[in-house]
Amino acid sequence: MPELPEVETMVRGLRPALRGRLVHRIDLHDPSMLLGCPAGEFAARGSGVCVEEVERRGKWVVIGLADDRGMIVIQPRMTGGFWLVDPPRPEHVRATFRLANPEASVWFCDARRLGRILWFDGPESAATAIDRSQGPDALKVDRDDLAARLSRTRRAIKPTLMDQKVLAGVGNIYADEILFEARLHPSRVSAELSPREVDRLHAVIAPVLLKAIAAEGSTFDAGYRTVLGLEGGFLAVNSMYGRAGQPCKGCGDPIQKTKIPGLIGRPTYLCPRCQPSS
DNA sequence: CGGTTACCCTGGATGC
DNA sequence: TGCATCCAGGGTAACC
Repeated sequence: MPELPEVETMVRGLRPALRGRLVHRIDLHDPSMLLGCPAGEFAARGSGVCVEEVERRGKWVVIGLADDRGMIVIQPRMTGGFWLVDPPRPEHVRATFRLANPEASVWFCDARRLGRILWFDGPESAATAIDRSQGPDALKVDRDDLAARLSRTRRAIKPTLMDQKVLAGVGNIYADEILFEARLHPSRVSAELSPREVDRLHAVIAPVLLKAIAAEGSTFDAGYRTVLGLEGGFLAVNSMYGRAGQPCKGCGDPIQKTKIPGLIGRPTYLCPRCQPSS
């Protein structure tokens, strides 16, 4: 579920709760979600460690441990999330970080169990693995870097924006919002965008994501919540996702829900008038 | 190599 | 009500 704004909101909530704290123990309730460490060693490696930092890389949460004890990378993927308050569905808790002095718990929950918990021995091995699959962060990418990356592929622009190797952080909801703000059709060939269109695209990426962060992300149905269990407010103020049939904010024509080639299964919301395909 | 698809999972909504 | 079907915001391996 979570894209960059949701993970950034998670990290901002987790950081004050975890940074500098002693982890007495990590209980792993679903060993199949753990990679990079034998499940049998996880308890020992995760005991008596101090959390040095909590960061975000794209849609991933990176927890750095002090004294060279390693790095934990958590990929929430579709339905993963952290709770600082009692999770409403205890059966979905997959890992529990038990803190000491004072005692507290941080829960990682994931209904669909698609999330992953990766263990790395040190910052270097973690950085190598992360860099291999994560491009520049969508909040920080500079215009010419983005242009160069788009010029290298003839895929449609929407799947390109959602390719974490190209740009880290954008998923299905924010890709639609970004492409509408840039007035670009999601099926446009990435390498065929004009310099001015790349300017337009680059100019809207960070503002869209920052607006979503300010709203604490996007919540619908039983999905994402903040670490305090609150709903994100972005879908109350967004322009596209979930608004099929509603008037486009640009021209008033009805927003279309459709599928575009290159994105299996996922819906795309667009305004055919404001986002012409050529 | 670039691009596309299948698959991993489960809960909730929808439809008959 | 019960059951089947479809849908979902991600990531990666396998395939062509």
